[in-house]
Amino acid sequence: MIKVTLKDGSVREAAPGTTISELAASISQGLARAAIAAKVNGKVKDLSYSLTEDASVEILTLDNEEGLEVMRHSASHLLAQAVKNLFPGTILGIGPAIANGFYYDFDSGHTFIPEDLEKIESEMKRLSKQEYPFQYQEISRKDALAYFQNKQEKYKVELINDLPEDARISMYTQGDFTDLCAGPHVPSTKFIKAFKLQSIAGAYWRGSEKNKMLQRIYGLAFAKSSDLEDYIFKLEEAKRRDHRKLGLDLDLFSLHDEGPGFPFFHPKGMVLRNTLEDFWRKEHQKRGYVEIKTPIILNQGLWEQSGHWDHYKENMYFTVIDDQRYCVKPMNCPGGMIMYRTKLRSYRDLPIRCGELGLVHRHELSGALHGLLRVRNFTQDDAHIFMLPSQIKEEIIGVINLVDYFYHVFGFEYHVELSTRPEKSMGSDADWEMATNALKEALDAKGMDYKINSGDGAFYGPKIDFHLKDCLGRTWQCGTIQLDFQMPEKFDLTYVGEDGEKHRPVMIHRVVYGSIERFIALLTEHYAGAFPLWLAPVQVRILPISDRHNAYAGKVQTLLKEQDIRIETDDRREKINYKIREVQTEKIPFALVVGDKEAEEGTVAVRRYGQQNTNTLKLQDFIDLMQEEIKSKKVIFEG
RNA sequence: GCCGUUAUAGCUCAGUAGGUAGAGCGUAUCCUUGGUAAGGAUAAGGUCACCGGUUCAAUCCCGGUUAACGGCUCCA
Repeated sequence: MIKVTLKDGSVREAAPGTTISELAASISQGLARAAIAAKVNGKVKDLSYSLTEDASVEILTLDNEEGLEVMRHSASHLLAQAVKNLFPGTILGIGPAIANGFYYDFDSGHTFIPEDLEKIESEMKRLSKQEYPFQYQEISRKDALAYFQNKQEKYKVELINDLPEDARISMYTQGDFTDLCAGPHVPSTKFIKAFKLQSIAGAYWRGSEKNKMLQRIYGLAFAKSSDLEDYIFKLEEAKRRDHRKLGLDLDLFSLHDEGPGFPFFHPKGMVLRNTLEDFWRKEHQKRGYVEIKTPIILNQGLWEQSGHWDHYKENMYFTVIDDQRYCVKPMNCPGGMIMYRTKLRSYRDLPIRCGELGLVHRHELSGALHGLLRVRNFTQDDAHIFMLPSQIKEEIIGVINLVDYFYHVFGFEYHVELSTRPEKSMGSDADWEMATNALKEALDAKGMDYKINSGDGAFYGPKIDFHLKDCLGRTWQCGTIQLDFQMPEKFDLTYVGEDGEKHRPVMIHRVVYGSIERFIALLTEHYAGAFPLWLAPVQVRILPISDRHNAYAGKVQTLLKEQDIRIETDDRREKINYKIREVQTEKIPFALVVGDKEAEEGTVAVRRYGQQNTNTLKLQDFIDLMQEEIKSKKVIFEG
């Protein structure tokens, strides 16, 4: 007998060769019905898997994330089976499970159109009801190649050829459909019930633009249809937060055909920008930063010297001035280099923390543009820190703390990635290793969780990236810290050391917001447009009940304006209900209703955004409340 | 850049099986002076994205361009 340790810690004896489904049945009938796979010693296996030795086993159902993932993967096979039935001759790519669903890539002479999705979905439903078991089969490399070559599945053949020598090769069959697959899968197609095909998209084979573009069909899949409906509802709700919609509704910014990717900021959007910049300046001054401004256009020679010409040319814009070739800056660093060289630096001057809110232009691919999240010109809240090698770790930690402080103020949750050397890069392996290790050490010293993003560093150095989520859960890089040994070398930066000799400083490039534009987009989605008081473009709107209260409203407005409150008055001849409705739809934090009673008593009837109740306050009390809330940068989320 | 979809008033969208367009919201003017989410009337507002083609006639059909949207690639 073998010993099987279950999730609850209990131990059961079983005969060698007992399958997972037999084990599940021995635990309970219900579990046997719900079981779809199991984690055996941490690895997910089919129900048909036989236990041959002592093991810890966790039965997976559609109630666990891992169980769902198995089902979603099986759903992709079901999709492929349906497509093969309806569109014979379609060649298969790959079909994994993804968050909330699955996709499958197809190479087909037929171009899939949205109407096809309904047909395919019906076919999937039909196949699901057939309750085809997913049958596992191990196969030799030779037989696998022969099988898929015979079926003209060239992508599968390529995959098999790329498998390591000692790899086990397996196939799964449901009905008349067989796919190369490591598994595991649900026991039968009947477990795939709550799904919906979502969209069609192009996707390069193996993610490389050098390869053919296949047609990808995305689908959603959940344990039950109510979960699916909930998710679809949530997606719709999330779209209400979309910064592109809110940006229009709240009159923050606009984009036009005349300048794709070059956003126009409206007066209210400018308030956000300026408030973010004011906060940024204040916090940086506290931390020993100075601020500079370098030109947007600089001659081509500079960019050749910096390495951008060799490594970043495709993303740059160019111009000619008096027959000389110039570049529009895609980054601020070369300007910073020139600034550093304007005088002799002593080791006593270091670190120099030199900030710049710099407008950069980058030629992003047209298909990549996305509201304010991906634009062609944006303002980086940049800084270059020039330092002694001995100051590296401390400076990096200082920046990590700064980023963490900022994101905390806004109530953002973030995750961190460490991006390592890309293919197209400059410098020696030793420098790269040193730089990468320095970043790692700083992260470890802070005890931060991070994931390694291999080959995603800048061309001049590795980086720590801080990622924030948009309304649909897509993540965007905002803050970044990049350690650079190359730029100081290229520009022959020096400082005079204690020994009186010249030495090479080390440099950090870093941003906190990342780009003001992207950060505003994420803030808009984060707050669903209801900005905290300190950021709100309009903080207070006064709503006089009727004309005869305009004078008092004017008095209140003047008083609040003196306190630097962003305030306006709606003195149109509209009913108070109408004005209240507007102030709510515009998500203005405070509405002050003033009528006879208020004018007489010197009070205001305060209605806060999102709340129904009102609070009558003495004017001074309201001012105090505002100032306290602005000062604390309090975040109040919509319920 | 690549694949797919889309483009009608400031916004959200109808519409014409080819005969130059309509609603709601918003805007303007007038009436209404109203106490916490939409009072009423009237009016203005569109080369139906742009350039070609087919046709007696194109917003509609065809081709191209541009932009937006969903992805891929890329990235702050």
